[in-house]
Amino acid sequence: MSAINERRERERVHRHRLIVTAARELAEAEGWEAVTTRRLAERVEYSQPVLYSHFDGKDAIVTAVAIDGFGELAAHLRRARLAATQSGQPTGEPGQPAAESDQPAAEPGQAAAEPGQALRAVCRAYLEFATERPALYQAMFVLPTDLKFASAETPPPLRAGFDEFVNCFDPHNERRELFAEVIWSALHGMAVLSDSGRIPPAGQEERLDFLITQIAGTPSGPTTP
Amino acid sequence: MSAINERRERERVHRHRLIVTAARELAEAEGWEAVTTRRLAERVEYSQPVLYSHFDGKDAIVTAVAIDGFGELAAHLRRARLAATQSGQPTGEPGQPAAESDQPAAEPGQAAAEPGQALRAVCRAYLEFATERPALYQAMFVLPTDLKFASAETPPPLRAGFDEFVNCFDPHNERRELFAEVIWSALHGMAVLSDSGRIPPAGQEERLDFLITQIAGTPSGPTTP
DNA sequence: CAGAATGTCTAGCGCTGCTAGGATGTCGTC
DNA sequence: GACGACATCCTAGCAGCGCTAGACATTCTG
Repeated sequence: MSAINERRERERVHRHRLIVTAARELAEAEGWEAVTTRRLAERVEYSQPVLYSHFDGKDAIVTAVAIDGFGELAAHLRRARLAATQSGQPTGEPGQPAAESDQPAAEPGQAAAEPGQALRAVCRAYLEFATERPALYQAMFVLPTDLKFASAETPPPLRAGFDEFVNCFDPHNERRELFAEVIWSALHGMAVLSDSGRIPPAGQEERLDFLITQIAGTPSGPTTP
Repeated sequence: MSAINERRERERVHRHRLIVTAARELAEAEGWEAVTTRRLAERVEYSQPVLYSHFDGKDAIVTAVAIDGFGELAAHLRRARLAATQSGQPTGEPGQPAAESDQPAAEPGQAAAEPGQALRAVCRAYLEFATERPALYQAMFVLPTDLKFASAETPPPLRAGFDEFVNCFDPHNERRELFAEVIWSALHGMAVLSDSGRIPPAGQEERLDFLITQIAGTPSGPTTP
């Protein structure tokens, strides 16, 4: 009643992970339309119905991949923001992240070394995330989902990711949630239009630069109350 | 060899339109996942294979719907921009459009009555279009397509719609194409995230206002060279 | 060791996009 | 007016999809 069942439970959890990562890999390699229950089952070396003993259906598998993604995105953005606020370096990839904290949205909005610098770093990190893992990004933000976004049942990692944008603005700024929504929308638009070839992927850096300049540089920029 | 064949050709064209509008109506009523070749065939009162004598496949039907949409969007944006540049009224719907010209991108960038007013009108019209015809909008900008966007084979109505954004900026502004891309991306992000419930649809107006203020109000706004 | 319970698989349902092949009707020509 | 040629359209069916019922095997319980 105990040791054996524990082993079984462990194996079950392991297989659960196996399914999720297999789905993700398959999607990343060949796109979500190639992710069928049959191919997925073959890949994890079980029969089809096993999938349904772990998930309510294919959509639930996609959702599980998406939730993984939310956690990774939040961590990615957080690293970028902290690196930008601590050192003064304006650009790109932090070498080793200083903190990898689990509690999502701590130390809100400590003033950036230079106005808009944190925002720029977070935005860049967001686009980087979207372009480097297009299928994962699609699962999170494009494919139809029944995940609640701006509500009480919002998964914490999702809220945490959003808060990374919010925290780029002055905590006294009452409209910073609104700002974050607009920034996020713009980044999402750029990411998805570029991914589907609707705007030239080449200009992404320039577009980002313009966006940040406009948002950060003026009347109600990140550090203005 | 003539009159009868002409009639046949007319009927064929008519049926072509019938299929496209049926697909669009069905999608608008029940979403694109409800648009199957069988249901579509039933709706136009022909058998399934007839669809394939008009289109290369289901994707081609969606594309046809999208192309219709591009034309309508361009006209919609154009009306909004002209109404805003001629009268000085800042808000909403023009009563009767003055011109419905076919040549897409005429009279570029005549100065707005007030800086950013044309831009605001066009942006508002864009979001209006997207929210009132969500399925059509999806066909145009969300569903996978093999339409060429920023290239030589870009369908003229599509280019025309984009130019409505470009023309909101000063013609001497070398970066106005870039600005238009960013504006468009932001609007697209807002439209699609709101439609899929990922940001609250209620705040759309406020977000738009913030976006316009930031883009139009500063360093490289619409009327600045 | 018998019986219950659990886990997994085979087989199949109704649906999808798409197509081959035969039936039907219309055409130009004798 | 009859006839072969042609175009048009439909019935029937294929392979693949998400998903599930029921048989089978294995393992645990008394």
